Amino acid sequence: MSRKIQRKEQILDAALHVIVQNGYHQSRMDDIVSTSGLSKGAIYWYYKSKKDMYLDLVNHWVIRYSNSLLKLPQEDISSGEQLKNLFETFFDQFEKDPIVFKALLEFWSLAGRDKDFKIKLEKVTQNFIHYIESIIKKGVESGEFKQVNPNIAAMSIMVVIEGISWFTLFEKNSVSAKEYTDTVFEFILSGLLKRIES
Amino acid sequence: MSRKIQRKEQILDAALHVIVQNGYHQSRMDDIVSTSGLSKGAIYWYYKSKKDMYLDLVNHWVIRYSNSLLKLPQEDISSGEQLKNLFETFFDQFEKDPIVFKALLEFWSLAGRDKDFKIKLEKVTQNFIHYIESIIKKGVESGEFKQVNPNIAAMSIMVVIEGISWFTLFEKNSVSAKEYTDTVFEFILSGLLKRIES
DNA sequence: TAAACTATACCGACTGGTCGGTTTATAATT
DNA sequence: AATTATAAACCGACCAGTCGGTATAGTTTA
Repeated sequence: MSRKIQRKEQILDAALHVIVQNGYHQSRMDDIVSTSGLSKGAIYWYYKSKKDMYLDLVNHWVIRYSNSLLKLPQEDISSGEQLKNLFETFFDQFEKDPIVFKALLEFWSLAGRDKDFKIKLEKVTQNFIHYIESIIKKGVESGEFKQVNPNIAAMSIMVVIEGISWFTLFEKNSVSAKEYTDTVFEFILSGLLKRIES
Repeated sequence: MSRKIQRKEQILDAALHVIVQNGYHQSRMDDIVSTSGLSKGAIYWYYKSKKDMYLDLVNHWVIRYSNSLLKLPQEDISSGEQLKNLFETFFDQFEKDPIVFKALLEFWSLAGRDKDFKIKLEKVTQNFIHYIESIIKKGVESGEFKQVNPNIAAMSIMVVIEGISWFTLFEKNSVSAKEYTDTVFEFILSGLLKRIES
């Protein structure tokens, strides 16, 4: 790994922790300095501004998530199971790194006021929605799912998954986040699956 | 209405608009001055600090929402219909005043870092969850709903309703908040209702 | 006549970004 | 191999502006 990439990672790692602790506007470049162990000059050597740095932090995590989604099995399992995998992937991520979800909540909040952050997040969203849509479409075609509108269903599922973020705020045990994930997944699945006539 | 209450409303109305536009930390007391049409002295006459003012803004809306929930019919309709009313109430609120949802998103973000805001919002949440729980419990007792854990189900429903906030960010997207609300309500209902044996 | 303001100037703690200078890595030359 | 040259990487004191809050003197309202 080149020195440049290594340094950027060092900075972004500090940035993630600082933004989660203090929020975007309340995060100080001096916090990044002390957390990263680098000097101010070094940080401004790699990033031209605070905003530039945080935009790259979004990028950084988008790439990671995209990669972990691509690794999910796509064949030989039912669409329902594919959805289940999706939910579990995000819950695992939440358990392993709730900090990332907390940061995401902050970026969403920013997106409402800052065009650059909005554009960045819209790109993420679109990729993610297309992924869910493709699962649903397949399920509808195979007759596993009801005739639902894939886009609306995908959007709903995405928002429900984003909702995991809230459990960083209810700081009780992460078990409740698990129960939430399971519960809403059951809701969604029962809404998608065709009723079994008996 | 006393002059005091009237003035506070004037200030809080400005505060709501300013916080939605700029966010908490980026909102300036001088913005409140210009938006409210009052002087700085007047604002500091009624509120001892910026934070004091915004905490009262949360209060203000909590009271409004609590009142509108209490007005919902509780008897003579099924639990499923009560839930439907709940969803529709929030959707109507969203259509009438999306600004309030946007502000709520900001307050949630704040709650993650500020204890005072967190305490305020926890109170809101608890009231709201209890309300949903009572509907679900009744539905379970009457045999209309499956044997679900009312607390988890209520929590899930709350998070899903909060998710409406996201549609302040996707405005241009093809999916409307209405479609989202209807879709997730259908998901939830099908997950709650007992299967009809045929 | 006390409370509820207006208008304006001001304080001081705070912070993003800059810049002159120093060190380190790499390449070129002897 | 040793020396020199060049560019890249890095340091941190400092500056210029910002903003919550205060102060104060005067005016209006109930």
